[in-house]
Amino acid sequence: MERAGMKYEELYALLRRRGVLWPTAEIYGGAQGLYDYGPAGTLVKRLLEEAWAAWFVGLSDDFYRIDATDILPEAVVRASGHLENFTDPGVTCAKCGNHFRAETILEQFRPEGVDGLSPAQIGELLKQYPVRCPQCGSNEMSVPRPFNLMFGFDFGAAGGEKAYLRPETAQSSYLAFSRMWDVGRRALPLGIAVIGKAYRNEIAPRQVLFRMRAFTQAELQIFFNPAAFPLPFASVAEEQLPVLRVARRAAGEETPEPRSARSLADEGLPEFYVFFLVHMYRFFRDVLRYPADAIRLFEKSDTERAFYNRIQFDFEVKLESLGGYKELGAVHYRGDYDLSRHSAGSGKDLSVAVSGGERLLPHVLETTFGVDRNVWALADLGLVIDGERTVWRLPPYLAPSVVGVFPLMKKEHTTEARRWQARLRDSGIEAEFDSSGSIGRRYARMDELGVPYCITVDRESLGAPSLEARTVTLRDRDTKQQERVTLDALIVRLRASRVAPRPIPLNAVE
RNA sequence: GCGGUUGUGGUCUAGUGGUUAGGACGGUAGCUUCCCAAGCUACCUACCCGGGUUCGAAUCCCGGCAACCGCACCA
Repeated sequence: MERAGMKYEELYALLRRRGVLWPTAEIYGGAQGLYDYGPAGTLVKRLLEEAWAAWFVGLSDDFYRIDATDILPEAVVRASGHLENFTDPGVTCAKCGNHFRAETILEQFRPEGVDGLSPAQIGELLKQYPVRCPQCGSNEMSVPRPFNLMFGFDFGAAGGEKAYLRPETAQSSYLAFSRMWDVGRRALPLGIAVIGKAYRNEIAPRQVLFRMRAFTQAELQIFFNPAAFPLPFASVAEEQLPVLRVARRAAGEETPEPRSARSLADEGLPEFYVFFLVHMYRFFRDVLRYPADAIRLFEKSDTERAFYNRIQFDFEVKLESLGGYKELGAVHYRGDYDLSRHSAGSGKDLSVAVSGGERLLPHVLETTFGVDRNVWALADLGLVIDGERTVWRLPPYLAPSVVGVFPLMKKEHTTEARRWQARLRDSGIEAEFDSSGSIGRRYARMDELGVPYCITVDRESLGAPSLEARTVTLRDRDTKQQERVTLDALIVRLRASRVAPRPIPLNAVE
């Protein structure tokens, strides 16, 4: 078997055909950057979210998952910095059509920047100075228009207030910090995780799940004392990470080099930061089962980093369908940026008491994970070609269904196969029944959907004297091997396969 | 957002002014078949949307929408 290595359009067609996802409002011609999940996609996505929560939230008894609204009042996004950073005025060249930030164009004439100026005022400046297009040299620069990447709207019936769809789920965790401090143990580190939708009005949505206007993030914000973040670093120190640091990038390198966690800490990265690099790396490699040689930890430079970050490594994975490395997650050290901004914005003191009666504004370490992008990556990396068959080698705990139930012969075995399906359902195991076409066709259908097991009722299944003695054949998706199993043995096997890996909790190690 | 290319069943496609819009794969049903997309039969499903030109438009023109590629953007 070899990796299918499907090209973009082929993979997208497969996902549409199998009911994984499709464009929103497809009958109206679609809408840029919006996609809906079908039955299979909904299940995979949900299981992926659960696996993420088991791995990240399950890391500590003091990490909690909350569910928060998508809508943020204007005061929140003003304090967070998203309002100013999301509304950079843009300028378009009338000749070559290229788009630039007004700040860039006016830089040499107006070093103090353009913050706080209205588009009309910037338009005046463009006329006032001899500005030229950096691309083609033309002097026909258009009147600027707001360049807003947040969806904003009137809030309240009177329409006097504004609100925004959250541009990242992280904000919901910051808003919850104060309340969660009281709900939890009043101790650091405290983790607050949110899985939910975030929204960005992207200029040019592309590549389906990679640049969406409404997308699902799974983010864990860990609030901690930078002077004391107890972690079992020794337990991860020898892990080798495929890293591409800024210095090597500057030398033109694009491939990562194996680096031990310890050596990264020796270079000055905080141990707590490296610890979570390892944690996320293991999630990609061991839980999602991405090939280790496709993963790259890509350090972002000063100029590339998001405005709130001090340290940022993107987790990139090489995807055949998209022709290169794509960001699927990241670990961000955000310092005390967020809580200090929200302290100032809300007027509420968000510092907490730590040992010795001292007060401290906690720092934030963020792990962020793009759920939709990873659904795509699971398909890209998991699909293999075996002769005529296309097999989606999803980990069983991420598969849309765990087992298919077939009669070997439609006429003779359908009734009994239906009974097996009902027995599995009674045990809480959803089973897909299929009797159409030949047995090989049914196996193939399940293979393409990533269903890891199929059972088949045959002549021998009907012959047994008691239910306990009754058996079916159990067929493994990846090996195509079959064995005869009883109902009890089957239930045990299927249940075990549905459990996603969990980490050793930090509290247990202390 | 700019430029280029493109839009025919679920998927891949033939058709370039008048076709019963053809094929393959797929799906459904039946027959057959005791285990990996077999075979036979029947059936199912399409010209992105809106205008215009024309006796007549899937085909030509305009507008819209969407997708792909390149550029830009990606906080």
